Amino acid sequence: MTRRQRLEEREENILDAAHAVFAENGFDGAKMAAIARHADVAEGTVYLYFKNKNALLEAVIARFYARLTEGAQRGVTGTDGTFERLNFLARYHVEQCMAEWHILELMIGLYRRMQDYEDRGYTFNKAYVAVFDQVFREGVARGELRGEVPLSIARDAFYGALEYSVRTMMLRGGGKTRARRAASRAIDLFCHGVSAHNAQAEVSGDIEAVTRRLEAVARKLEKRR
Amino acid sequence: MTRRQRLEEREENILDAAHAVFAENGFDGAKMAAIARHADVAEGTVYLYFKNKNALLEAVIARFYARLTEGAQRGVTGTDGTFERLNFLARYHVEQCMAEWHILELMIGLYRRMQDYEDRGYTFNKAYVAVFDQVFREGVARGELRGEVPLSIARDAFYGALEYSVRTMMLRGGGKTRARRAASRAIDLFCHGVSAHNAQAEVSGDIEAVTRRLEAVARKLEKRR
DNA sequence: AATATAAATGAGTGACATTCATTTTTTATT
DNA sequence: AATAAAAAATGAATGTCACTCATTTATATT
Repeated sequence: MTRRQRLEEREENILDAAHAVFAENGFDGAKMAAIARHADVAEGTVYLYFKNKNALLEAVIARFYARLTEGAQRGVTGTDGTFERLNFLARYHVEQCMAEWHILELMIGLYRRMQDYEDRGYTFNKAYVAVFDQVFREGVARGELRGEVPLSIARDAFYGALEYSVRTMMLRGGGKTRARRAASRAIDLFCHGVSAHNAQAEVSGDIEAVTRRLEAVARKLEKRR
Repeated sequence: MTRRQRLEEREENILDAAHAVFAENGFDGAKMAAIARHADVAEGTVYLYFKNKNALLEAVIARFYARLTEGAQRGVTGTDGTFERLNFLARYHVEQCMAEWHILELMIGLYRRMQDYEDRGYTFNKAYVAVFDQVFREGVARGELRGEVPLSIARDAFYGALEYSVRTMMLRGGGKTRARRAASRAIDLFCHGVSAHNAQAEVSGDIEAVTRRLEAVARKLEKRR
């Protein structure tokens, strides 16, 4: 076994230990001594591999994200149709986050402690949401999604809604079935909105007239397809 | 001045001090010694009023929420129409959260540290979102909102999307104007969804939404020519 | 085998949250 | 007003950890 391999194996061991101890005890509750013990390593050794407790947590979360991203990408590739893909992404996200709820909690707490969001914590997130971005852009290109919705707004709405749903779910102690249903409903809402179709706001000025005229043009345009 | 008043004033002082020091330094960076100094009180005295650092943060956040709730309730009462109210709530939420971004960050971190969500941390949140719930229920009753969307899903989507938007905004360093626009777009999405099938500009005087829709139609026209 | 370099160790340090024996202030009683 | 009793306030002392660093141990190079 080469030196390089030995070092990498140790790093893995430490990460595994940290993952377990963090998940069990939360960030503050996790003692570096416990992590070192779990990894069969002296306390000082941990600091040879990771600058401090925060960096350790970051590494654990980065690994989590890498796996998450891989799974999302694979799933999307194996699914056809924009809405099916969105649905898959939502279910997948909810399932994974529920399964690794402790890690998710740690992640939420991490943001607060990081001074330099952009450089580090934001990057693993980026690779993950890129999967969504790709699906969304393709949906727009196919004319299935409204192109005038800014991507960043759509992305925030998608993941923001799901994350809150997961939180609610975990607090209420729902199982996988409930989670799946919640994800499904969240997607329905994401796609079609809350507005009832027949509802029309009252008309009280010039702008409304313009709007209705515009909608008439838009409808004609759609029919001509 | 009665005894009761003296004690309450001190508690207020300590809360003010804690608010300032937490906002400035974050949770870990805030030293109890500094908070005590700020409040003109001995270190031990703080512990006569609050069990520990966490309880202190909780109290600060509870006060923040109480004010937030009051403002939201007042604004909703002074606004007519479901969509106008949703729009107000979104803008208000985004503005307040951006103004007190530090507190929001602390709050996010708080969840992680609390063992007993339901009993404490979740309660102040509850009073706040009740304002949204009321607007939503009324919207359904009036036939303006789709009644088949579960309230908890709608609520999570609403606040989840906004919170992510605020976070994105803060990371990118946007100002009040950008925040307002983001809130507006988030609401448009919340109301009408991403699906192109039932795309429709909000008929409520939102010139931005109308403009965006117009541009979308124009783009389609160009392509088809 | 001798030397140089890289890794690992764990006792020690410092920073802080929290406690508690003591002091000060307030209230009640005569 | 004087005294006792109770309530508040104090800050030095304590304990817990994250993190460091002088030594020791393992590995590579000659």
